[in-house]
Amino acid sequence: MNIYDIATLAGVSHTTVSRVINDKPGVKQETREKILKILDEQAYFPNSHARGLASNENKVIGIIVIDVRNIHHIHTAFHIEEAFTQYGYVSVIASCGLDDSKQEEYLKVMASRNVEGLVLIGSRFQNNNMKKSIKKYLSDKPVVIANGYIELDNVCGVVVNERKGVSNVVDFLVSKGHKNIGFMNDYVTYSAHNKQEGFLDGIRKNNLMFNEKNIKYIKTELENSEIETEKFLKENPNITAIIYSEDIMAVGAIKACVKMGLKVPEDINIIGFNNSIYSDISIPTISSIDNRNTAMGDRCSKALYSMLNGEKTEAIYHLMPKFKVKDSTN
Amino acid sequence: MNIYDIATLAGVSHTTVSRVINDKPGVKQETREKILKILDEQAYFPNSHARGLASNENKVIGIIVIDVRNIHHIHTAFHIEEAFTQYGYVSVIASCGLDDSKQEEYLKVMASRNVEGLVLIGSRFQNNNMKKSIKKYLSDKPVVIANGYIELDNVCGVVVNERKGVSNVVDFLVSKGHKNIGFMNDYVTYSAHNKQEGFLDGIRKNNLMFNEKNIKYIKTELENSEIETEKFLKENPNITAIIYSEDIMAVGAIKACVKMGLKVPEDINIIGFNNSIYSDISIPTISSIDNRNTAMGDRCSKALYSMLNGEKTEAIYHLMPKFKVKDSTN
DNA sequence: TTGAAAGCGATACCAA
DNA sequence: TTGGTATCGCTTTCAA
Repeated sequence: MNIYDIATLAGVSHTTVSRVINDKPGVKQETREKILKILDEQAYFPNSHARGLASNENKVIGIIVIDVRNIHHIHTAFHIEEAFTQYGYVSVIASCGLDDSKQEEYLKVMASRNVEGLVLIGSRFQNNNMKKSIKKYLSDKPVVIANGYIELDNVCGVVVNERKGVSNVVDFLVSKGHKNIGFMNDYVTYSAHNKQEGFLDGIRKNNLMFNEKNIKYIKTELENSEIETEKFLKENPNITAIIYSEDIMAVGAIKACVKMGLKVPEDINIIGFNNSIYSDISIPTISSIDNRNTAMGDRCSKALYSMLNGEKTEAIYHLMPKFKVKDSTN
Repeated sequence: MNIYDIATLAGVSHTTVSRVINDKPGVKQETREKILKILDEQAYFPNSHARGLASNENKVIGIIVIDVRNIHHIHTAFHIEEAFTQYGYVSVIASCGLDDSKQEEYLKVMASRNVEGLVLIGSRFQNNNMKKSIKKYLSDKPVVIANGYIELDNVCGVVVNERKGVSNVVDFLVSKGHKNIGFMNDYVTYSAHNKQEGFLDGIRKNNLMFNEKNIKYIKTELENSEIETEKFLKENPNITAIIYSEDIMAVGAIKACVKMGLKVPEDINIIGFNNSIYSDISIPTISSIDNRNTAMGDRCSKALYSMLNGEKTEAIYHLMPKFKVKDSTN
């Protein structure tokens, strides 16, 4: 069932049918109604390929998520998807995993699918290869990076100031009398780097003694974090507070503490990052740095939509994280 | 940059270029290499609309998720997306939310995007409206329902036997000496219905006394579950075990128990459903019915892929849930 | 208010 | 081994 079939049924030309489908003026009310009726009866909808080919727009955006397992990323993705559904777009979502070499490949896939715009979710996308790939495959399409930025005319970044978020927490802990603070970070992403810089800022600003051993890199995993935290606490018995770069790691820490007979927050303070449901599930609930998930989704959606409509946007939008005090700090 | 531009640059016809792009025989090695080189230099990729229009296939599948907040659904969705990426497909993912009236609308969107196949994730899709909509908009495309089934030639269902899963848990509890067992269910989806039937099966099979008050409907929410569980336990002080239809509700139960000074599992057993990370985060970890998330994703992917290739599949695939005993049961 | 015809960028058949 | 041409289903001018 195509536009010609409809035209035949209605006894008009396909041009007229096209006008009706696209709500364009220049059709007699009577004719319009007749065609609308047939359209409905036949459950007709236009072929999106023909449409895309003829009009060169297809109302599709791409969303690439770097890590499926990160509920925080997934939620941002779905938030954006929801917003764009409102705008009449559909979203092609792909998860490229942690393998760096796949980034270019996925960008190519998106480009070849003629997406009108793209959102990349995760700080890992902030790298030089990505810059090259965007230049090569998507130089004329708007791209928004959630939690990262690349200096290109068609790219806009929305970043959470994670560095400040962590350094503020160090301030908070110091104000509560903590002097020996640990930091457990996940492996090197741009985001992890920022968090660590924030930790060091806090140490310096508050004139705390810095000990290399107070920083430890671990995998972003519940079980692993439990094991590593136990080791860490045994090696550093004087530590009274630990900041984690992800909530799930902080949950592992709570488990380690329970196992070791340490009370949280009486014996040790635990701080997470993301203010996710994980931090609420934990007993005690975990004080956590809220990275403004919803605001991030909003900002990304709005930025991309503006760009799609040819409006100017900032090169970078900044969001300030908020420290949510719960039961794992005193 | 289109196929004609490439042809001009290579000094051949666009037909030859098309042959090279599609890896078809009948091109001299030398010519092929020359064209490949130009293709690469120009970072050319074919216009997907033109391709879709001409060949009538576009390697796009649709995935509709009913509830974004359910990590279990999201993971199944991403699992399928991953599998289909391997097959060279992209996935258009949409979350239609809990609003029933939107189901038809989303189906229409997918149809109008000419998806080659569709996966619906969630038992809520198993209803008559959906059946009508599929008939109307997607009668010729393969549809797979995760955790549901609709009797139509082009629809295949993959269901987890949740009923058996719950009734098995009742058996387990009875074998441990429990006689007064509660069941807290979320609101009426087909899935919730099945779980409840399973609970009743278990009660009957084990000749337990049935009391209407032992079943309670609550919202699938952490905080709400905590509140409702506390009420429930006060109203039914003789209960020694409660089964929840979702892990997150069971987590709320643990919180309620802690608050009330009840020890888990000494004073009361708590059982969740989904065997999600929530049940592992909790202290104690929650014994939970594993609904075979990964297997579900696999089965759905394979079923859809088979149907796309014109192969026959079962009308329904069954998966058996597995009870994972952890620390919240004795 | 309507319609004819060109064009979008591929694929695929048939001829050379 | 190549190329010409029709075709997919729509949008968009231009003319009537």
